Amino acid sequence: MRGLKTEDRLSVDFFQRDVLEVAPALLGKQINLVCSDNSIRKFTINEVEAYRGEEDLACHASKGCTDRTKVMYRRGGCLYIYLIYGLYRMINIVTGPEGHPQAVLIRGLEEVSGPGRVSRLLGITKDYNGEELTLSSRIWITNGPDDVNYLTATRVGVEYAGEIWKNKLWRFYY
DNA sequence: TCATTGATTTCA
DNA sequence: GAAATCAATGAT
Repeated sequence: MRGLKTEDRLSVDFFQRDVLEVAPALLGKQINLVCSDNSIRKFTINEVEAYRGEEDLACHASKGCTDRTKVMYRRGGCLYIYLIYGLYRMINIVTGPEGHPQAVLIRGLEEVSGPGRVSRLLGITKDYNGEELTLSSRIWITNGPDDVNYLTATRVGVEYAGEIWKNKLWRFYY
């Protein structure tokens, strides 16, 4: 019997929606990563955060389009990778249409908790910055086996962003 | 060119 | 509670 098409790579249509739609929709989806030995490993996303537009003071794009943030202004579907605290690389998935800076931070997988540990486990470095998940031959996203019920919470580490933005329930997890 | 600052993790 | 550690950003 033919099952659900769980192995299909997510396409541009999925990522071009608003970040507040895409972020919870990514829960339960799987990151497919080609390792150095050519095998494909799958990691299931279970915690994410949404960063949305120049007006969101917690979003790096609140500083405008700079060398660092320009990838967030691209069409949804590519990666935004940056170094934080000189130690950890954060993995973000750009969403929305071109010119609308948004991204989803991958905070946790079923295999590991914490955004810094996620990138360490996956071996993601800055040369993945701008990588197109819809085209890449080394990393892409596929549907998980099930839809997921999720909870929301405030984002982590954004106390500086002011009352309005630090209190947004833009963290999604299960 | 110089100083400040983090979407964090880890250890005490 | 505090250290580790550095590129981007903004001020000088």
